[in-house]
Formats: sequence, structure tokens, C-alpha cells
Amino acid sequence: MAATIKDVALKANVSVATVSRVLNGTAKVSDTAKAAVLKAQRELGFYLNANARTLARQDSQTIGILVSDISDPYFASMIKACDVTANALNKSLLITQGFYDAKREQKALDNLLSHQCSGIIIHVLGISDEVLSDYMKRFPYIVLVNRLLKGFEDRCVTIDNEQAMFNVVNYLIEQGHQKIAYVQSEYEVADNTQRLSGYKKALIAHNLEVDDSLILKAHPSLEGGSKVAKELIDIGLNKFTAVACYSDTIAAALMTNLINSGISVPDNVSITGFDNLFLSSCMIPALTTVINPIEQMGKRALELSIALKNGDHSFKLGSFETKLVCRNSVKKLK
Amino acid sequence: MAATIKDVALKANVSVATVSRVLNGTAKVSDTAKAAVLKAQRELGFYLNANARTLARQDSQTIGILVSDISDPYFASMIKACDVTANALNKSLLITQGFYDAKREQKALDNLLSHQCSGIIIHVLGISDEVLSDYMKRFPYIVLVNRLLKGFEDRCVTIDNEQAMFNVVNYLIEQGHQKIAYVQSEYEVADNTQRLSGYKKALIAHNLEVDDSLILKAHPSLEGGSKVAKELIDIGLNKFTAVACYSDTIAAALMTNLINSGISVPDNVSITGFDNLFLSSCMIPALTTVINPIEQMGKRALELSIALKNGDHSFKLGSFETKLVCRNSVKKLK
DNA sequence: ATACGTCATGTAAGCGTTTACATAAATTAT
DNA sequence: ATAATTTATGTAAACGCTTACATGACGTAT
Repeated sequence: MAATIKDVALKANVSVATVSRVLNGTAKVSDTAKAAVLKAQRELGFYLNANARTLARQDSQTIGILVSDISDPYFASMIKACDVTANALNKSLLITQGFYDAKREQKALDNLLSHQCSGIIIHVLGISDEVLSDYMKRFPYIVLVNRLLKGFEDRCVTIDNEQAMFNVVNYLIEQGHQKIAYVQSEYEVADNTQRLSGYKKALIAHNLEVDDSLILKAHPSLEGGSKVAKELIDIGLNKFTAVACYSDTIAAALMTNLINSGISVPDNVSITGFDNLFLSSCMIPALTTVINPIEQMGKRALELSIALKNGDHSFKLGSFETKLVCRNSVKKLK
Repeated sequence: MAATIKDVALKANVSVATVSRVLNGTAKVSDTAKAAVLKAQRELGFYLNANARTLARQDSQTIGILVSDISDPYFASMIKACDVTANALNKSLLITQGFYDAKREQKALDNLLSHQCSGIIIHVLGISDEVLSDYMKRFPYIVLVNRLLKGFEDRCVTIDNEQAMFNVVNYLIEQGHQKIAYVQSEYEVADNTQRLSGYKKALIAHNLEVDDSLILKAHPSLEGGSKVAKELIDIGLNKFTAVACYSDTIAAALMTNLINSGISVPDNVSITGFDNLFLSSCMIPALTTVINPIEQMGKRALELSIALKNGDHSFKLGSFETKLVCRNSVKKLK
């Protein structure tokens, strides 16, 4: 249907090799030939077939990305950073979503794998450690984002979730809070577990009791945050003075729901988030949260994956630092 | 490097055709042969090469998408809907970003075009009508989102922007507002122009004067909204009682900045947005805005593009309805 | 027993590129 | 003038798959 390189060659009166050389700039071609080729290309509206090229070159110039949900600003930021980085390397992104479901994640990953990507970056929650380890072993260029998998630490792009949440809760305690609730994500994966652990360690470090009835679960979305607001109200405001949340998304929805129920933030309840999404600075009061260097993580993950795919094992990820941002959603108690 | 279908055939003691048939389920194969193939596949960790398959089948099973910026929730929602729809059709998404820049948009589009996509959906602002028309003509399956291009109306997935904004401003007037400022997007494209026009028409319909000094421009982002907040304060709060905004993103940032400057919303100033992003319902006060059926638009755009690519010209888009959602960011004046 | 259809399987051409190698022309050195 | 080198171009194999067509082994109807 569409024109091929042969059509262009025919029209320009040269061989297909010459056309390829002109269009790729891979070798010197006489000015007359070059002009003829470009003219023919223009007239035919011709584009080199990327699939045929990939087959011949054994290199797709494509980076595969798998995230849970593009519409989550956290992933969107990561993808944006990846795209910018990929673009600079003349590569494009093949993006798929797993929606927190093991089956869909696996299907999406298999799809990516069949595309001969120059790199693959995944964020998966549903797939078990065992299955995931198998993939990581078989495809040594897959890079994992925000999940620490035993045996593959140097292909995991993560932050120190435990320390980050420790800092948050430590800060709350310094502000005079003693009864601090915690809302974790309902997915049982590393970052979630680690943040919870940081929360507990901070309490323990200050000789405060860990009260399991103050530890709740929510889906990491605005809907999840709304639901958990009701649960917290049911628990009773006298049981806690602050709520540390797994994410900004949860925190924002929680805060909105509390305020709309007539509960003042931070006067009645202090709230903290995690990620430093734009959303968090738009809220009133602005959310106290943790800067999560997701753009940088996306960029480095991409670079690492490409290096690994090329057999370069010298590339080191480095570490990614978080930082507590104190804004107005936390009240200092006497 | 990676195993090929030949390796599998060899290992399973069958021909490549049989392997292909088993892996694609395209023809009956004896149980013994099937079992042998699947065993060999597993042992080799084999995936069919998607590029080779595309070349042979002349069908990439891939939908190309070009948006301005993935991290804009508006686009993220659209892409999510596209992914869900594509997934149901066993297709995947090739996503690129144009970042509001004509050059980058064109490069991204050219890239998409070279991938033999089964469909292409684009949202571009930088590319001129002339250049865009040329693309639309040459590739009759490209579908345009949120931009009305003369001569290609039935391949444009849009809403009635003018009417929608008319309704917003009409509502503001009904609530007693007479001096209404407007913040438009800084990009001069159809939806922006149309919304502005709706704003003006609503004023005129009520015999109110259109005051150009109350019409401002902002980048359609949270940063843009923050900037314009300062400009509005400079203009002076006595000059207007309400601000209608091109988008929720702008409106949210504007509202936050005003409130943080000690200006109460809606007591001092009423604000309206557009799109009904999640963000808008998280704000306090919740934003009065317009439901923009972006998910549905993404879905239909994808279906249309695939139909066109298949030469099916009977597919009709239908229309996309907006709806005003009245929340708490608008005050009723006496 | 013969002829016919059915079924599982294999053979090989084709998809649109890239690129190693071959070749012919032009240039330079001797 | 001849040989050696450089340069532009062409030829054809290869990339990994799909699939039309061919083939041979069966089962069934006659």
C-alpha cells in the first residue's frame, strides 16, 4: 500500500542502497543522487518502515515502559522525564499499563519483551517476587522502579522509603504530636512496607506506642483517600492528632474530605503526604510532604536499562535523595 | 542473540510454520506437536519478534498517540482511556509528546508515521493549520483531538467549546456577576479561541461590556495559573468579581495563589475552571467547572482511527456533551 | 480395492529495510 | 602512460516472521 524504498529508488533512478544512505545519512552520496532521492521521497510522502529497519538493524530504538496507571501524576512525571531523556537519544517510548493486576502486568511485560526494546523500565505491584525474579534473570536489562527486589538491587531504582517516612513522623513528633495515625497503600510491596516501618521506628525511637488500630489501608488514589477519611472519622478525632499518609494523592483526598466534614486541617488534625506532587502545593493548607525525585529516577532508570542492554555493566545508578518539605498542613502542638 | 522461531522449531523438531501456528493459534496442530513447541518455547524463553511479525503481517497492532504533555492530567486521562480500549483490541500504544512546539510535534508525528501504526491520534498545538492539513490529507486515518480543522471536521474529536464556556459565563451572570475576567490559554488554537468567544457572547447576550483589559493569557499549567494570579491582583480586585478560566489547572493554581494572598474564594472572587479534573473536586472550595468527556473522546478517536485505517468510512464519531458542574467556588451576589 | 476428501505438516516466497562486498569511474601518484 | 588509491554506486544476503501452496498420511465412501 504505502510506498517503499524500492518505489523511491525507482523514481529517483538509483538503487535502494543509495536511498537508504541518503535517508539515514550513513554514507556519502553525490549531490545529484541525493537531490533526486529527496525529491522522490517528498513526492511519494515516503517514510522508512520502522519495523523493517528494526529487523535489519537489530535495534528498535524504542524504550518499553510499564507503569500501573498513567493517570497517576507520580507515573506521569516519571514518564515525562523518560520521554525527554529518550528523545535526546532519538528513541521513542512504548508505554503500557498494568493497573495493579498481576495478569495485566504480565501480559503488558510480555508485549514489551516481544518488541526488542532498547531498554525496559517497569513499575509492577501485582507480579510476585518469584515471577518477577525470573523475568529479571532472563532479561538482564529490565530495570525496576520503586520496588526493591532481592538479588537485583543494582537494577532497582528506589529511594530510602523507610528513612523518608521516619523523617516525616519524627517531624510530627517534634511538633508535639503523640498520637499519629498512618494510612498505608493497600498493595503489599516494598515501598509501602518500608514507609510503614519508618513510621513505626520513629514512634519507637521516641518511646511512643505503636497502635495497630491507627494503621489503615487505602487504595493509592483519590478515591482511596476519600474512603479512608470516613474510617478515620469513625475511629474518632480524640484518638489521634495527626495522620501520616503513604502518598500525596491519599493525603489530598483525605484532607479535602475531612475539611468538608467540618474538621479543620491542621487545627483539628495534621496531615502529611508523600511525593511532592503539584497537587500538594495547590491544596489549602499546602501539604507537608516528601520530595520524591521521580523525574531523576526515570531518567537514570532509562540510562541504566540502555547501558545494560548494550552489555555495559559499569553504569552505576547512584542514590536518590528525598527531602521533607514543611508546609501548612501540620500544626505545632504545645 | 535472542532465540528465534527457528531455534524453537529445531528444538521441538517441527517446522517454523508449525511453531508459528501454535504460537498464534492460527491453525490446527496435533497435540504432540503443540506440546513440543510450547516446551521448547518455555525452555528458550522465546517471544515472537513483534517487528518481524509486523513486517510479515503488514499490521503493527500499535496505536500511535501524540499529546502535548503526558503529565497534564487532561492528556493522562485520555491516554488511559485509549490504553483500555486498545488493550481490549489487543493493541498497544506508542506514545510521544510534542510539548507545544511545532518542531517537536512534527518530529514525533513523523516518527509515529514510520511505525505503520494501526491508528494515529494526535493533539497538536504548534503545527500550523496548513502543515497539519497536509498530514491529514496524506494520512487519512490520523484523528485530531481537541482541535477543529477546516475540511477535516469528521476526523476531529471535539466538544462545543464555545457553548460550554457560554454556559459557564452565563451561570456567573445569573449568580449576579457583572465584571467577569477571563484567563485564556496562551496557545492560539481552536478550543482556546472558541472558549473565549463563548465568554464574550455570554457577556453580550446580557448586554454587558467586553473589557479587553480583563482578558489575560496563561500557560495551561499550574505555573501559568500562579503567574496570572499576580497579574490579576495587580489589576485590582475592585475591577472584577469573578474569573472564568480556560482550564482547571489554571483555575486551581490561580485559586491557591489568591487564597494564599489573603483573598477569599469565593467571598472576594469567584472562580471557574474547565475539564472537571480530579484536582477540581479536591480543591477547597471545590471548583465549579465543566465536565469534559475526555475519556470517551479518547476511546472514540481510537475506534475511528482504526476504522479509517481499515478503509471503513462508515464510522461516525457522534457528539461529545459537556456539562456544567456547580460547586463552591462561585458566590451568589445580591 | 480404488478414488476421494480431510487433515497435519512442511517448503519457500515475501514483507521493507540495512549493509558487507563487489564494481566501475574518477582521481592521484609514479 | 600506468598503477594505485579513492569515491560513488549497485547487488544481494540477511533480519525473523507469516502464509499460500504443496505433500503425504489418513479415513471414508464406493
